[in-house]
Amino acid sequence: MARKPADQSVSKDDIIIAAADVLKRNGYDATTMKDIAAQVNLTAASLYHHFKSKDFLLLAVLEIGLEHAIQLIEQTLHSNQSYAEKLREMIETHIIGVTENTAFGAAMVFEMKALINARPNGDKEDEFIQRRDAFFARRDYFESLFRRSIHAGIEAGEFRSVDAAIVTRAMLGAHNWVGVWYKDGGRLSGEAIAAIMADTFLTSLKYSAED
Amino acid sequence: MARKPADQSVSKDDIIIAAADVLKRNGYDATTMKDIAAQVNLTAASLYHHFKSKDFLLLAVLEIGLEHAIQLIEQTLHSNQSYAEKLREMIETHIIGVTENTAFGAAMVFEMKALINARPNGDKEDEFIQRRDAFFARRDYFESLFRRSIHAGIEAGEFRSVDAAIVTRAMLGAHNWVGVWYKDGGRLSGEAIAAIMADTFLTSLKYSAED
DNA sequence: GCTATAATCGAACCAGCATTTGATTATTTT
DNA sequence: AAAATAATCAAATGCTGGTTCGATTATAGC
Repeated sequence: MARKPADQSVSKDDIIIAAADVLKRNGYDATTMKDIAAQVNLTAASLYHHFKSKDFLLLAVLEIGLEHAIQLIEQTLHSNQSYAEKLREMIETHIIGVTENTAFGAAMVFEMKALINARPNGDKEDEFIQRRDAFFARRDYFESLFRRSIHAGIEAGEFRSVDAAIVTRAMLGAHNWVGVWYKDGGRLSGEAIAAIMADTFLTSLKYSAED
Repeated sequence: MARKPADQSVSKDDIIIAAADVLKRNGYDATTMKDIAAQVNLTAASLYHHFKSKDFLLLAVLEIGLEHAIQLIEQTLHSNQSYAEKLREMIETHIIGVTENTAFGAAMVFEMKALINARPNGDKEDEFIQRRDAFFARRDYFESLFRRSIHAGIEAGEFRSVDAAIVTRAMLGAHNWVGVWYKDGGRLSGEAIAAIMADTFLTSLKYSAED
């Protein structure tokens, strides 16, 4: 080891956070390595000491964002509340997470295509594809947390019988979209938005008079 | 006029449709003018006879997609049904539209950033900005159709009192997202998906036992 | 103090791609 | 058939931006 990873030195995570930020503003292709580097007072060349390529950097951004979201949601699973209350907490947690970090939230929506399209050359290719597939698997897992939660609620008789897969995707679409339009300092706080949306979906899932 | 716009000649609309298709597969930046041209058996240079620049072509794609969607929705407004049934029709129409033309649907989600980021140079700048702003205005108008519909339903006492703006965005987020994950030949048809999602939101809006 | 190595930079490389230019071919109008 | 113009292309231009290379500087371990 050499050169302390403190002081003048920038950590991998610093770069990832900076990248997410620039990415949010400009999108993947419009973001240059120079832009990202400037954000942490480095030159573009220096970034290659930390990441194999721009693609790998994007992947790292998405991985961190997703793992953070997964971690938040997994925490809510341990509570002892009803399925309805648990789902409400999941939805609110997710949306608040998106509004608190729109950089990662927006990346999750917009940069997906860039990830799919990335074609690393030569030797790095294998590792990249492997990690990308792993990322998609995690993404599916994330979705499954919500789907299973709905399923469980149906089984337990708390929710009416719906197509859990579709309702899940409707929910996640709504959540992701928040990252696109949400602006800090708007009419409603992230918490307020989260509460309204959670209410929207829970009201839909609970048994109503008409049934 | 010269050179018939039939036969060997390609129409502006042909190019737009081709562009939407390539765009959907690759995303704006990864799509080259050559790619689009190839799709209609032209060279990249030829495209400049029909469009001032790549940015203008993207704009044309988005405009067409949006106007189509608006037109579909506006048709449903004239019906004489209850607000609930009207909204159901709007939702289903929109989602089916997205699934029937995922190219435009996905563009509406993914290429928005490219549009915002576009910086045309010199003379074309003014016209571009103007048209782009007009596009955003139309986009707001599209959103307002749903929002007003919800409002009207609340006023009429058909829907419970919700924050129409937020619920609208939840809905549109869900709809847009369909364009991202929907695959032809999947478990459910576009109609089926549309019905489930419409049901999800309408159930949420109608008065339920708990209230 | 050496030595290995981490972290960084400046400069160069090079490929891809939007766009321009100038010519060519087809089609319509008169 | 001549003139005007629409539609097209091949080739050249020029720039942007990812990536590589070699050198330099700082730090940790011995």
